[in-house]
Amino acid sequence: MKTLRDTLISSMYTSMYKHGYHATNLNDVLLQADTSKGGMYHYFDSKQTLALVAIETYVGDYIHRYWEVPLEKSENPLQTLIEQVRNVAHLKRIESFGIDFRYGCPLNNFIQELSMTDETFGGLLNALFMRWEGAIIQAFTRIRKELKIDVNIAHAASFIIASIEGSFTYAKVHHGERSIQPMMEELIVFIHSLIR
Amino acid sequence: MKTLRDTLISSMYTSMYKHGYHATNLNDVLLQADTSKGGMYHYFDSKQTLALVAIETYVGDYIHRYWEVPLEKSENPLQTLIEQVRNVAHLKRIESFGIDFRYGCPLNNFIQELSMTDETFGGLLNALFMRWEGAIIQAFTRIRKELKIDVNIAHAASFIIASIEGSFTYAKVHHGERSIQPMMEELIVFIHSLIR
DNA sequence: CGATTGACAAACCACATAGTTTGTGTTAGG
DNA sequence: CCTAACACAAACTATGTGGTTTGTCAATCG
Repeated sequence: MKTLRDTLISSMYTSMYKHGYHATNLNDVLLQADTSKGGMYHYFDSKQTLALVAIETYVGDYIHRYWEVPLEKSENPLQTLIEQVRNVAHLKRIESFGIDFRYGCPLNNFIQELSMTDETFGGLLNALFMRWEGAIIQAFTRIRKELKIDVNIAHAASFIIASIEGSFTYAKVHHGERSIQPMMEELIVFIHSLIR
Repeated sequence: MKTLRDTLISSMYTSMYKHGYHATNLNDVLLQADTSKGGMYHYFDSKQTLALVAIETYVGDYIHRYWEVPLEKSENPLQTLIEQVRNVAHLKRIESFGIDFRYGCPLNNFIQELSMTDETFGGLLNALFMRWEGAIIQAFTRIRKELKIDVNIAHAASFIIASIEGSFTYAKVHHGERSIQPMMEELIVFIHSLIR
């Protein structure tokens, strides 16, 4: 059963994702959650706290379920990595995260808006980002022997993540009219070039 | 001589770049430009108009000077492209654009915040983005014969731009503590892989 | 030399919005 | 059954902020 607390988190996440944190009107969030100021301030002590919980819940869950778990459990990390990269291009299907290419990647959006402005947000976003990066680094480490000798795992991992994030920006500026699939395929070409 | 109009544009650009459009306090901009409301509304009819002019002026100028002109004039577009990509990692030096890796790429920031929210901003940003992309596509077209047959120029160009933008995001989330240079080198590896 | 216009300054205003306070019905515990 | 804590609703408030209006001083023009 979905509690009011969950509904508030969900509404805040959706609004933040689409309009950004500053442009998010708290009253709209409350309206969408079919509650009032009192309802919200009963569970959270500020708009910011609610936003922090929303980010951690949704983005954290995504990283966990779509990167950390699959890569850790996989017997063939390279293939899983490529699968997940390809999956990114089909994120439309993942209803639970409400991804819409027109609005970009949630993590990317939040970083852009809040990373430098607010220390609390910055810390959380940095931590989430490093978890994602860490999952890829770990996957590469496990298949170290299959990689070319001069491959720098950390640099490769950061480049992969940067490319994914950048592709979302690309889709966003084109209002979702252009798919990110071709770019993900280019990225897969890059990943293949790392193998002996 | 720098007119008040120029000073206003400059102040608005700097503030928007660092804090975003919504978080930019008009009064702060006026304070930094050492003028008042009257001064600004004498030259611009709204905060948005000033912001649009600021974006077009600074970002447009950057794209023109660092991508369009060098690539068009170059006798060796591939080498110039690589040079410019490498240049991105050293943008600190370009004082006139005030690039600071902690704050990310201006174009990227503006796209993230405004592309979907506001149609006027979206149109301008899309146009600027496509000019940048167009410059790279044109460069590749000129050296079509040197590229592998199965290279899709448009996809390659979009991937290059996406990677650059994503790298800025990467630097931003790390508060500028990590350079984007390694990622640019990875990107150059990718570009080299396009050649026969 | 008077009048008009341009280039601003400074005070003012309307409004949106995050946060507070007070109120109310419902449930749980003694 | 009575009371107290909980889970909210709804009205209120303080304030930041974009935008307007009025005022002023200097240059220009007839």
